Amino acid sequence: MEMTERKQKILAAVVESYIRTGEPVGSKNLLNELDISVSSATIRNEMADLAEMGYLEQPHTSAGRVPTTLGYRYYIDKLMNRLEPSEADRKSIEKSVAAGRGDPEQLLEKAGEVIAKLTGCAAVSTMPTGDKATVRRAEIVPVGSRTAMIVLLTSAGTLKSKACRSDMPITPHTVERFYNVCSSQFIGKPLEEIGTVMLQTLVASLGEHALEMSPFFVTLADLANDALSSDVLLEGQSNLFNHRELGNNVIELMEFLRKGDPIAKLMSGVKDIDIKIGSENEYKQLANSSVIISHYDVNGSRSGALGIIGPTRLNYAKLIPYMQFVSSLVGNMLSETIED
Amino acid sequence: MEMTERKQKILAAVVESYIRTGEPVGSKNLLNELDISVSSATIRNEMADLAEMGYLEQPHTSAGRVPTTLGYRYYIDKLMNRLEPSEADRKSIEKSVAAGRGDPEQLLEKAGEVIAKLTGCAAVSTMPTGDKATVRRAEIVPVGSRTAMIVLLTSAGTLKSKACRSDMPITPHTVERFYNVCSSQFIGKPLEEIGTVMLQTLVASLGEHALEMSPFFVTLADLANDALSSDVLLEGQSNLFNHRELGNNVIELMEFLRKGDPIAKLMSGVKDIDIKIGSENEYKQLANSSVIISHYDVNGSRSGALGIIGPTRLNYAKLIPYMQFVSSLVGNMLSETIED
DNA sequence: GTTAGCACTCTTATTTATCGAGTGCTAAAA
DNA sequence: TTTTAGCACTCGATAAATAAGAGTGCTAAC
Repeated sequence: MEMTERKQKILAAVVESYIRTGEPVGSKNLLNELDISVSSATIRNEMADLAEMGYLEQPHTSAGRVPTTLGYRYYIDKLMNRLEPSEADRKSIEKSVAAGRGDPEQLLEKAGEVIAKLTGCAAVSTMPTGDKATVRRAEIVPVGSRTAMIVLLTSAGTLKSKACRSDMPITPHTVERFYNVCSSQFIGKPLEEIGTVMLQTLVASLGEHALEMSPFFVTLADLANDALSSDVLLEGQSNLFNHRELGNNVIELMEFLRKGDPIAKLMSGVKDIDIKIGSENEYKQLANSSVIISHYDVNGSRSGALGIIGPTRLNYAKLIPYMQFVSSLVGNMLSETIED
Repeated sequence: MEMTERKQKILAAVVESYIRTGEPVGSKNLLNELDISVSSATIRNEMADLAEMGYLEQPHTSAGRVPTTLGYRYYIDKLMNRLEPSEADRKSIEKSVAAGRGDPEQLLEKAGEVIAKLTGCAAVSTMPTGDKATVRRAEIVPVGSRTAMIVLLTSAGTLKSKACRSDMPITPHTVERFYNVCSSQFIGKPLEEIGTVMLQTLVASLGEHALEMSPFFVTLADLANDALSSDVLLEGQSNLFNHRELGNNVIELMEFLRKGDPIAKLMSGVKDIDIKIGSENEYKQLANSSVIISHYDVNGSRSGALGIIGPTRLNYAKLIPYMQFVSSLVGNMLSETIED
């Protein structure tokens, strides 16, 4: 069965009506908002065809039709008219995001907040990562006779710290040795190279000081690892409660959002914008949700992303341009902050 | 009406039964688990008295009785038999918490996790604060021509950082000036003294460099402020969904937990252990919840707290000793980590 | 190809009936 | 004076019956 122009019009109308109301849409109601003048029976026939083609489905025999994943996909790829953010909206977004200017984490937090508020969805964002970031600075600060804070700063501007315990007392010599090893072995090195292999050879080379020093370098390697795996920020997760169609899945969905790892993976794509509808998601917790992820560039290279998560009936026509706008805005502002 | 010994027995049995089952408890059911041999009619009379005295109430005319806030309070203060954690439980808690040994944040996270898991409640914890903490170290790290990270480390081992933008290019002189001012004005100073007043006089004294340098010191003051207001960690909030009696309040309860400020205030008390039942809470979002907060000491002085939040029908006899055990454990481990 | 008409399906809401746990009261027993 | 058996009554919870309504698919005529 081929896709006629009329079928397209009807499909678009069904999708848009369902997105707006959340109710399965029947042939009669469709008549009102469709400019083609045919009877409801004709619409019914067409809708039956669209159902057979896999674009629509019925919750139950005597209900209206609801778009399937395929239906949404077709709508987004072929039928949708992008609705660019209004001048007023753009201004207001810019103002909110600019409030976080200066500090990347704060900036992304603000961006997440404004997205969550504007879209009524949960917003996620990842901090800018420099894949090829290097160690810029490593510090050791004793805070007790056997405890010290280890601090790592990367060339991408990420700062990580962790306290660390040694079995032996920390002396000024310990500190000196730490800095010596750091400046010869760590400073300027790409984070990725600081792995267990490197550590082993390093510790071996420490000789009699191995026992004393190794905890600090292990911690430093931990930090390097942390700095590589991008942090995920989450905002407005309670917005999800307002979407009834998520039903009891909200709970496991929130549980899923709380652990950042899968989200980080989800957001590590490279396409400008990535839209996953319901079953298109690889994680089963997202099976009833849609995800729109828009990546931002910092200084010309792919760096992080902003995303929203909500029910499948998102207002794609509006939200896709929104996300693109916000992410490019964030990219620009971050580029200002983190110069090369 | 005076409180007889039999009334006490009955009240305790009602509270315990309700805590166990969550169902309003009737006179007949009470007979089984009460060792006094009287008829259900007698129990009924006594329960009516207890209701009149304000310790029990009925959800509706023909239902069993449920403890009131007053009832719980009386039970906890006068009737409850503490149930100390078993040897096995203590071991398992120690093991979990010890996994975070070394880093205070990680340690409290682990403690929160184990508490949440063991109690089925949401767990909150505050990081150790040193009220009289001083500035131990302040660093400036340029990350762009006009941007720098400012890093603050306190004597209590807290580390805070924030990026900061200046209107003028950052030169080696900028950095040098920063360190000069820091070592003369900030290092060793109590965090509390770094307020707007101090900043104003400082900026005034900078003379021609005021424009160049002030953003950095403003940021530094921000960080000092941050370091003073204790961070709140939250674990297991999704446990709250399992308690049906919280009903739709779960959502606003979670919303409430997410913003840390009120929680921080809630946990800033000084008593060893603090139990607030339902309406005893000053925040209306907690009106249907109970809170058990147990403070821990680091090196002999009050420093932070661990708490659980759940429905009013908590197993107080078990959880109060649990929280005391965990918080004292955490205090000891932190004392090891953060020595004076 | 399109449409009016109609019987049919299935959900949702509303009403009605039934059940049972638990109470309070009374009057007798201890 | 306290305790107890007995009983009528209340009221929520559950289930069954009923009604309303939206929407469909099919048929036959246009």
